[in-house]
Amino acid sequence: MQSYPQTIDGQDCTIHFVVSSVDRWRFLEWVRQHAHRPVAVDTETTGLNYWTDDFRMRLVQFGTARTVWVLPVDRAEPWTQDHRQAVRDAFGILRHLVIHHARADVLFLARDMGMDPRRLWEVTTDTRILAHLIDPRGRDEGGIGHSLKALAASYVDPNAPDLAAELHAAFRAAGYTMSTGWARIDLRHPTYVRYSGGDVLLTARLYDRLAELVRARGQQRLADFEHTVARICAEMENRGFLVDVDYTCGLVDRLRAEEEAQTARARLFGVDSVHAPAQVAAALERMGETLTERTRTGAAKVDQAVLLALADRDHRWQRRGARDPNPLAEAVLRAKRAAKWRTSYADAILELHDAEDRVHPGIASLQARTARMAVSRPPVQQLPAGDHVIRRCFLAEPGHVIGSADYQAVELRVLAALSGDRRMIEAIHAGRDLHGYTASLIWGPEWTPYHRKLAKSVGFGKVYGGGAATLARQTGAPLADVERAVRAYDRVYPGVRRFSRRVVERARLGRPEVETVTGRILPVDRHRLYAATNYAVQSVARDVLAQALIDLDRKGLGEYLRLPIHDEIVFSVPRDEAHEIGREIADTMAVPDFFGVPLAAEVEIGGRSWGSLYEASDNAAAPAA
DNA sequence: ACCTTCACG
DNA sequence: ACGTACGTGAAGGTC
Repeated sequence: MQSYPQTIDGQDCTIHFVVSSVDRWRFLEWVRQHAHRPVAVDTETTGLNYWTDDFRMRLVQFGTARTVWVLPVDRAEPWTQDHRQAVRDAFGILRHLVIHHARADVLFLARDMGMDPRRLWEVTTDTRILAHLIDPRGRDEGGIGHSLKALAASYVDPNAPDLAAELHAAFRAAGYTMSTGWARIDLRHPTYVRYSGGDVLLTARLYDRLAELVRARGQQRLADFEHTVARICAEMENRGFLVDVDYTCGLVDRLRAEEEAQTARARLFGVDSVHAPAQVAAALERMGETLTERTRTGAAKVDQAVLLALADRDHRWQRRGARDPNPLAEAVLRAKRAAKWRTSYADAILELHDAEDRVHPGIASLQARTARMAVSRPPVQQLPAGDHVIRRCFLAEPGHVIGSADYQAVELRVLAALSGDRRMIEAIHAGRDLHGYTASLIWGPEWTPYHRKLAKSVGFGKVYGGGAATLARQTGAPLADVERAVRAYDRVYPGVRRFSRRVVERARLGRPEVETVTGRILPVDRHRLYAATNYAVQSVARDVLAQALIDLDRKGLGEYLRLPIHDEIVFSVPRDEAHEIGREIADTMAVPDFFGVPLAAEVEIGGRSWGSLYEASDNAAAPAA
């Protein structure tokens, strides 16, 4: 057996690499001794795309704060067969696993080793979840971030050796690149083995620190909740979303043609790249346009809002008739939209689908500071909603249709519940159109759709913490109107104002954080204390959706779920029972009495493709091609 | 690495 | 004293 010494936090540790049958026997003996203790686990693989045929698990590591066992399990190497069985045996014996970012390793183990993911989740503590509960901030927001390296440097040992750098050097020395190294480096390479073992030592130690902190903060139940949510989201991800590959190929061609045609038009005005803001700005100024808006760094701003105004279009791309449209602005807008839609969505779908025509968008169930979920590769939470062409790429299962269930104005209702504002709560109970009602309170019975829109914006402004000036800029309404509406809003909903002030004042006078009714403690930046109200509301709305996922799973509806989208759940259900199951999903999501406020959910049933829910209506944007 | 832009709730 | 829009993922360009 090959063993490597390692020093962590001044303590001597050992990393064993399992080679012989005697090694395996010693490893399994160790596993039996640790059956009821927390054992950290990590895996190394050829890559991240676990759904591809060439995906392989390469190493599996088990360990504690002092000792690690590394087992080679690459199925491309016949000599690892017995080691693979030993790994399965070990998982059968161990009753408490500790994994950093378990979503990935559980998916890998299920795919490559045929492990039962449900059983793994039942016995796993995810240190990334614990870390997020202690500090949800990413690295770029003044927090530690949630990578194992950063967390270990902060909680375990700031001077732990940087084995990643050493490993990358080993890749290069062996003639591999950063991307090929993971798949090709020799399983026995000392640096690879030490790197893989080191992560387990760090995970085990990180667990000891974080578990104590979570206990001390009384967040054990919240941690259990998040593990269940993570398991359900991982199952959704593994199930994947069926895509229409033929349609998507055709769409790529159409978008590319549009992009090329519009890029050629822009070139006539001296713009080589429509993606270079400085070029676009210079060309527009040569045409006699005056650019007044500036970016943060003082450059002329030529974003979509600026270009739409120059092209005489509103935010839905409809002609306004206020001026002669600038043809360059028009071309740049169209070229950029086609490029965006192709590269971020259509190309990504073709790049990422598996042999069964399914994509497996990575669902980060606990991501934002507010705990909101994030979805990537492809970013299916952010597909264009004003047009059906991109969502048309996604299909229900054969014989199924796509449905969607979403909460009605959930953040506003959560705000009403948390603030206890009596008038707002009564309006919700009475089933009133909340924004229209607000408009009537401010402007009287003569209120117009313009007033309703303003009231709606002010409602969002309240949740976000924005002021009248920002609201005026965002809505395009005169500042005087907005100021009046904001003042009136505070008058008609005094409870909302009181709640907001209380949350912000607490963060200002005490620790700079907000505690949610779901038991989360969210840090607030000292220079952005106003954001505290939004955190309290957005985070709780996220927890409402997460609880809905758990309830749906418990009712056996999990197999239908495709995606969570903040206040919405997208599903695929058998055509014949679509309305019944859709109704059941929406009913399950609904919360009849959330701190005195009903949270209602609406369901929509479409056709075979997701795009069917977005076809021609009053919100249709101009076609892309 | 940073900036700008753009897609969503 | 006042006001600050909230939260993401991804791509292309520039330095």
